[in-house]
Amino acid sequence: MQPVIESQPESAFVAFGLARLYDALRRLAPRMGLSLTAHSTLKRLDQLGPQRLSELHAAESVTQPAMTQLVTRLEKDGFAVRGGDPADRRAVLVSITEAGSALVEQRRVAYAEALDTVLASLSAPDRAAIIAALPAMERLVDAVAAHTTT
Amino acid sequence: MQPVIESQPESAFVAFGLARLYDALRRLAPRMGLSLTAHSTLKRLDQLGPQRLSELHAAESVTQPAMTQLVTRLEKDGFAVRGGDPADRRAVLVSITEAGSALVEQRRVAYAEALDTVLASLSAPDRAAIIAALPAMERLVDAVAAHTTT
DNA sequence: AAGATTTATATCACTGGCTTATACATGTAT
DNA sequence: ATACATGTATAAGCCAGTGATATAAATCTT
Repeated sequence: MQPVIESQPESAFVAFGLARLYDALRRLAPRMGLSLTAHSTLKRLDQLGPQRLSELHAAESVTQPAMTQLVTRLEKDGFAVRGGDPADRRAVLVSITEAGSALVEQRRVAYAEALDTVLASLSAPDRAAIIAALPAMERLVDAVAAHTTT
Repeated sequence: MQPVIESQPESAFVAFGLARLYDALRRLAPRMGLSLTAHSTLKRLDQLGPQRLSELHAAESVTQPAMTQLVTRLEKDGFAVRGGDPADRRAVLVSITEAGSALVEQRRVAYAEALDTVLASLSAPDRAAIIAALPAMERLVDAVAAHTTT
């Protein structure tokens, strides 16, 4: 029952729109039995290659024990493996497995298909507007990453 | 280690960009001690007024017991209240409280501020592109809602 | 109008995924 | 060599979800 925002006229409007977009995308995202963090971690491993457990925990904004446990679960499910770091014997290098990569790919396809259906129901100009904004949104994503890292 | 998408050239690209945007927005969203579902449910109650427990469970895509428990927690924390439906004495009408509305507003402001900081770091053309795409994204959100309801 | 069925919510037992606090092993510096 | 810092693991506990089931009210059937 709240009126629409008034403070920072322009960016608050953007925030409102993006918040709604976020909720919508959340509903659309295929779960496939894995948590948000699990998906995000697998995607990271898939894109960037083996990472230290401590890198992962910082990147995913969860505590270190949480990441230890997540990696244990991923390992149990066959989506990731622990390996030692020859350079530092304290460290653990986590790598994605074939099955893990396959899962990431599978989810991405499912997500793309779901979005495809939705996009198909939009008008051509709307699709064009969204596509035109993608590079800017890409930089928005980078800015968010930089902001949360800081 | 996956190559970039190849299948549906255009919409898959959009999907990829939106997926990244989604992850970024997820990191940026202020938690304030409530779960994603709790926030989403409160927002719904705030915007649409009192709802049945069963409406909420369907709308939020959680099981009915989960919504019963969530409402119990929200009630315990003073953010929502249960009320009977005079028309159907089996039903429970859940309403948001003053404190609940205040929390929703507070979070929205915090989210807007966080996004504001991030948006400020973008170039003016990038901001403009994102703003230009907002109406289209709004309709995308509606389309997602229609799609997931179906 | 009585009984059967459906609908709305609640309760129970369980699991997953997170937290903090702490332990332990390896690396680094003095 | 001793002390401190770093990387990971373990332990105990909480929150938030699940499926199975119970209970009460509404609806249908005859």
